[in-house]
Amino acid sequence: MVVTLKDIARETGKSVTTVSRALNGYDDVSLETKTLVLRVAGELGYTPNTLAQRLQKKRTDTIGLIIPTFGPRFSDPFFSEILAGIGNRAARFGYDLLVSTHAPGEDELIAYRAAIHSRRVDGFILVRTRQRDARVDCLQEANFPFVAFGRVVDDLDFPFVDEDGTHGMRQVVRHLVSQGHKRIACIAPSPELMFAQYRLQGFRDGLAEAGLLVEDALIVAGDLTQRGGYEQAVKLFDLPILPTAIAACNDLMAFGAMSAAQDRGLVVGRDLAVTGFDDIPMAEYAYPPLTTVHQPIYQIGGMVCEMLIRLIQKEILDEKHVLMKPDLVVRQSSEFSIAI
Amino acid sequence: MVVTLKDIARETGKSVTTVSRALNGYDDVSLETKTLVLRVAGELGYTPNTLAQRLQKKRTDTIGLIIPTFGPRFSDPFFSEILAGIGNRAARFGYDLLVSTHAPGEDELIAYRAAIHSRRVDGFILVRTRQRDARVDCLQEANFPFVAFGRVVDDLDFPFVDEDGTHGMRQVVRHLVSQGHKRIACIAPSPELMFAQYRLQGFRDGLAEAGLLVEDALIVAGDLTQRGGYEQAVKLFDLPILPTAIAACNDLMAFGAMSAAQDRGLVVGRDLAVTGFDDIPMAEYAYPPLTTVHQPIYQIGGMVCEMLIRLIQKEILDEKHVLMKPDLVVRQSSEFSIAI
DNA sequence: AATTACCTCCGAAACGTTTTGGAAAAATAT
DNA sequence: ATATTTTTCCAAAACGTTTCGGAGGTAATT
Repeated sequence: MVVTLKDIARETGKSVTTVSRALNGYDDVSLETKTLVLRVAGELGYTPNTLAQRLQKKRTDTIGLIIPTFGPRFSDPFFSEILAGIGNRAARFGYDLLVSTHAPGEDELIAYRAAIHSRRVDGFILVRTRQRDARVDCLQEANFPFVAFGRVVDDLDFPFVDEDGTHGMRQVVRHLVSQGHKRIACIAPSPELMFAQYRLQGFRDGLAEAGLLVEDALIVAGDLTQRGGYEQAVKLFDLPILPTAIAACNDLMAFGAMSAAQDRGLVVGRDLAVTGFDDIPMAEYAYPPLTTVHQPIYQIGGMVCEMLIRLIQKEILDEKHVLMKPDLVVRQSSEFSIAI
Repeated sequence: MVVTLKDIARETGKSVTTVSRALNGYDDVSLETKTLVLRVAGELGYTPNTLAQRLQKKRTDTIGLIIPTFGPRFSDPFFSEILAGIGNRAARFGYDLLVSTHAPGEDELIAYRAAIHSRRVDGFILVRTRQRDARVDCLQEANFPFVAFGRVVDDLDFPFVDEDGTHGMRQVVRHLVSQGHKRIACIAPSPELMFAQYRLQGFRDGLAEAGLLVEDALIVAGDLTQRGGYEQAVKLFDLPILPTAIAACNDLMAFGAMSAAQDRGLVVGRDLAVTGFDDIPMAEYAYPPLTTVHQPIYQIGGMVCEMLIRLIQKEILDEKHVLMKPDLVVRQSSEFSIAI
């Protein structure tokens, strides 16, 4: 019932070789047989068996993506968006996308190693790089193609795309300072995550630029979720002197912080400014709408994917390292001025 | 450099057959050779070539998921969560998960057909079923294993898991009625989507139960996004007599509706009640926190996945149709009583 | 002593492709 | 007429695994 090359060969009276070559457009097949083969293939409804092709070609035409999740209830819009970006681009190039989720750790590395070793994918896309990223070591060691979204702290030479989080966060602080804020807090994720470092650096830079002192008590670490943002904001509110602005390092934590403020009776956008980072779709519809930094995650996903495919196909990348400048988006959560 | 069975055979002086059978634990291999083979395999760092295995076994050990997306900026938390649920369960059973995204339509069907025909996956998981779902027809026609999250309008017999949206929405309406609301609007998604129908039915049932008249002008159709919710809410606000409550059929639209209300100067939870459906993580942290209906999407993903795997392995499903009863979660967005 | 059963093992075929290295026939050049 | 090139084709090998059917030897049964 499944049509193979052999069936077409039998039907046309040609050899399997010729049929294969005809279908693949080789020029050592006469026009006559080529059309014959094509016609019969069409009639019989032939579709090549991908597995057989892949086995023979020693390629899988598949790229792997292991999403690092913490809890099971993962729902960071960041991932859905980058997934769509990667997936659509991969499809355009005829590649499949193999997705799994894994909490960071030893198991995660095992998953990478297994996929590499059993030749299940041709390359990997790494997202959300970490400080000393074992995944990078693992892949480099195996000399396995990969492209990362994010940099690492060691100066390893691998292809990546990243957003300039430092720049983005500096914009945020500049904006807050221009509104008259002097006591600005920051909810940063674990410094283990690279992007946290860059964004935090931008925060410090921004303060320095404005001649403001960086106060350690005003920098707290959240876990990227709304809950984390909430908890950290509560901590900030317990300080003897409250900050007038909270710059969260991602939107979800910003929402948590707003929620905490509101529970405390503070009006965000009047008593307290809150900013985020990512500009997820929800940011625009939060109450009040959230000032944040826009990242073209979908596009970055596409770029990363295309770079990886080029790498797999041994093409030369015109740019091995791409740094995107994200844009500040000012909304009501920070739009008020403090009397100076 | 890649170790194959042949290498182990050479090294141990056994045949490829014996090596294979030893590794697969057949009992026609002496303990002695079995340990020898295992040891050598370990030393050489052998990992079977998945492609070759799959070709020979005529199974791909892969399940497919094509996420229906509308815009590129898709970031419905529903999908990330079900993805995690499916992915983790699949991994537990040793299955790979092949993911792609596709806008509903002809191209989407082509993608399904291609995947089936080229034997790339062993089965599909269908999410967000539609009224007359061409995907179901396509898969049934090809006699291809699949499990759906959601039902369809025709009484086709295929395995599915679904939440009882009617029940959920009835709870919502009951709750609103108990708060004294008499003029309740509904923002429903396109009736094309099955879950919209069930939820809308629950809305109608709830009103009927309370002896309230269903007013057509109070039922509007949104597109599941915040923007859609916003726009539809604006429409409702333009009615001569405003509703006192808006029951949106998903959380994102509820957020949009809250945002619209706030832009209009209405205080949600005092001037207007708003409810959602899904209980995405954001719901708890919205301002005000959103009354909604909790769905165990992660678990449903796992269930659907496991059902599919059983189906692929020709096991018998103990339950071919599963209907989950979702729970109402009351939060501040609806917690006020209207003077009766 | 002959028969049967069991334990180990293996060669060959199969899965469905692509690639290699010619070979035969036809066309062109000398 | 012969040598050379071009065109068109194909058998066989390869990719790495599993499975089928049987072979040889030893142990148990009659």
